[in-house]
Amino acid sequence: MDSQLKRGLLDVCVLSVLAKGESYGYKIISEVSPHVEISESTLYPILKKLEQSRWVTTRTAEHNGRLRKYYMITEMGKCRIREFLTDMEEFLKVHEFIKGGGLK
Amino acid sequence: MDSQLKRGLLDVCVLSVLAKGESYGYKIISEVSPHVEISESTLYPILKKLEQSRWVTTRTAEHNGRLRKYYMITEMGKCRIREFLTDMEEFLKVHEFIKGGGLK
DNA sequence: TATAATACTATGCGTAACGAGGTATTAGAA
DNA sequence: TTCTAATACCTCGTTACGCATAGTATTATA
Repeated sequence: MDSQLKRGLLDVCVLSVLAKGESYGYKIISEVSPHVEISESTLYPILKKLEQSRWVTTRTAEHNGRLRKYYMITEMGKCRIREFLTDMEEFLKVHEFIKGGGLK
Repeated sequence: MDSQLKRGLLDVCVLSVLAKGESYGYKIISEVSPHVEISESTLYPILKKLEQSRWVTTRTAEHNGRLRKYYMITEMGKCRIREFLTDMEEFLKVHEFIKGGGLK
């Protein structure tokens, strides 16, 4: 998918995955990938932003002797998803306009 | 609408307006505005990009003693719209995924 | 005569996707 | 045994683009 079209979609997509239960970086990639392509260099900055915006909280736990950072969605994070869903209604109208446009 | 969500939507929206017939800067704004908010400082760089990408061609004609730049969509421009429509199918699936997500 | 509408352009900021690169461990195949 | 793949996290620099702000210039109207 076009990079520009992905903007503002990926962060909500990550939140949506977390709404189903806590997860960690590497696993999130495997959960999001079937729906949208996402690379590590894209995910980690997103995760940082989500944390800073308080849409997720984190806890660090040891797993096989190594530290793993788990991410959990917050109430604010759920609000962010609802906000996105509202924006999408408008977006879909524009999509209909383009689809119905002068193109034969 | 969220700025990030608009990305990759506005240029196609302008193309879609031009698919209905040639137009010029100021008029395009009034044609696009009912669907998505767009300002001059957003439109003119888009118009420049569309021209450079050969998705539109231009002609300059005199109108009330002033030069007016008319934009016309090309075949390549129409392809760009079709490409967007294809991308949107994928986008809509992601939207469904988010909508159906763990949010109660 | 002033102000709104028309018409186009330039500059700079902030955000975000992503390629490329870096670090480190463990499991399995050659 | 050595090498590759998978797991796990992170940073940097580039590029793209929406948009605020500002500037220029003309015409119509109140």
